[in-house]
Amino acid sequence: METRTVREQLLDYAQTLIMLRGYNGFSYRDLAELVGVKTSSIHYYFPTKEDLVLEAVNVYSSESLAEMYAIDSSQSADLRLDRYARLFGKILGDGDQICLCGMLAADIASLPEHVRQAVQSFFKSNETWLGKLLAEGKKNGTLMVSGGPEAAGRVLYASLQGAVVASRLFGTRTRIEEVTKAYKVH
Amino acid sequence: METRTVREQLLDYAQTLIMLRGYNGFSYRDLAELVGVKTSSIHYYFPTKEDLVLEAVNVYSSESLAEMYAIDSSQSADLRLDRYARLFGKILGDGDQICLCGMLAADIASLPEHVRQAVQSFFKSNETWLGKLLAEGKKNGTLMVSGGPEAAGRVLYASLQGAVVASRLFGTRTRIEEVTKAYKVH
DNA sequence: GTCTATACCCCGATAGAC
DNA sequence: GTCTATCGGGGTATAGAC
Repeated sequence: METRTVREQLLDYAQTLIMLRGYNGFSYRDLAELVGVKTSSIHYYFPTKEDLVLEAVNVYSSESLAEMYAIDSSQSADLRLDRYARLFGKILGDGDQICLCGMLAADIASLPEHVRQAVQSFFKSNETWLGKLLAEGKKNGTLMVSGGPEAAGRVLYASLQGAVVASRLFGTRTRIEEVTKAYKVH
Repeated sequence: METRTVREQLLDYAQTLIMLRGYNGFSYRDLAELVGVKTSSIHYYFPTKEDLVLEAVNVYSSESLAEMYAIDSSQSADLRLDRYARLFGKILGDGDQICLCGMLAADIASLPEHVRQAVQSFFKSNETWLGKLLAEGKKNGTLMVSGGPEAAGRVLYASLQGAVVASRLFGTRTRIEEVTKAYKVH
């Protein structure tokens, strides 16, 4: 028996559809069929598709960032990088999904300004967190980092976003690990 | 006066629209208005939208790879990396476009198998070329590279694809340079 | 809250005149 | 080659019964 509310299910399946096909690649009909309601019921909860995607990105963002911040900060930097990369790898799902915010960044020209701001905010949080991690790993000698920590965080995050896209394109799961390996001291 | 054939204009504007909004984000109507013909004329050249996108990716791929292979191989590896990055930066256009194959990789779930193969082929050519460049730079001591050249090429290419997406998201042009800086010896 | 019914427009695609 | 006209279906969104 399904215990989640219809609203919760709508947001959950909307996230999946966006991660699969992007903002312009799914319809209220697709979503309605997945949840087992009519399209007019979606409009009851989310008057417009832009309302739906904004709420989806906010939920995705808060849940993903909570998982990131929950990574035990008493561990060494290289172990925390592995844990972060494992979170990132989970995004792939059955191998056919990419990061919701990475997808919306690709679709950004079709989206309103407040969605852009939400996606920017998610990127910045990840980049900053990674930057601090890399700074620590550099100090400890557990990670190889070139340049300032802020720029290094942005470069690493871009690599991971690119890696998850390429992973899906080629049907592999190894590319995220390749990124983290490049920072390991051996 | 416009000297290009209608077919050439269609392919050129189709590339731009895909780089802006993705496969599901533009219509034959959008394209027809840009070129100044009716939608039925597009069907004369490209019976289906999938025909159009396949031809667009083939043209984009051959032109982009030609520019890449034209980079003077007598230069040092770090200078060639700069030239490659400058090519990559040109993609941004007015700041609102990303790589056509990066966009189609995001839209891959909506596309037929032969488009996936064309996009994969483009990725592989770039990754291989970058891998050889990095191997050479490592040998000469002009670039800092960690791990094997093939994996390093894949990681660098993912970084650049991610960087161009983030550049557009944040309205900046500095992110591609940040990537190449991370490989420079200083 | 969820439904049926529908408005209104856009979509890719085709037929056939010129 | 390019057009007009149209087909069949899908798109988001709304009105109003229950």
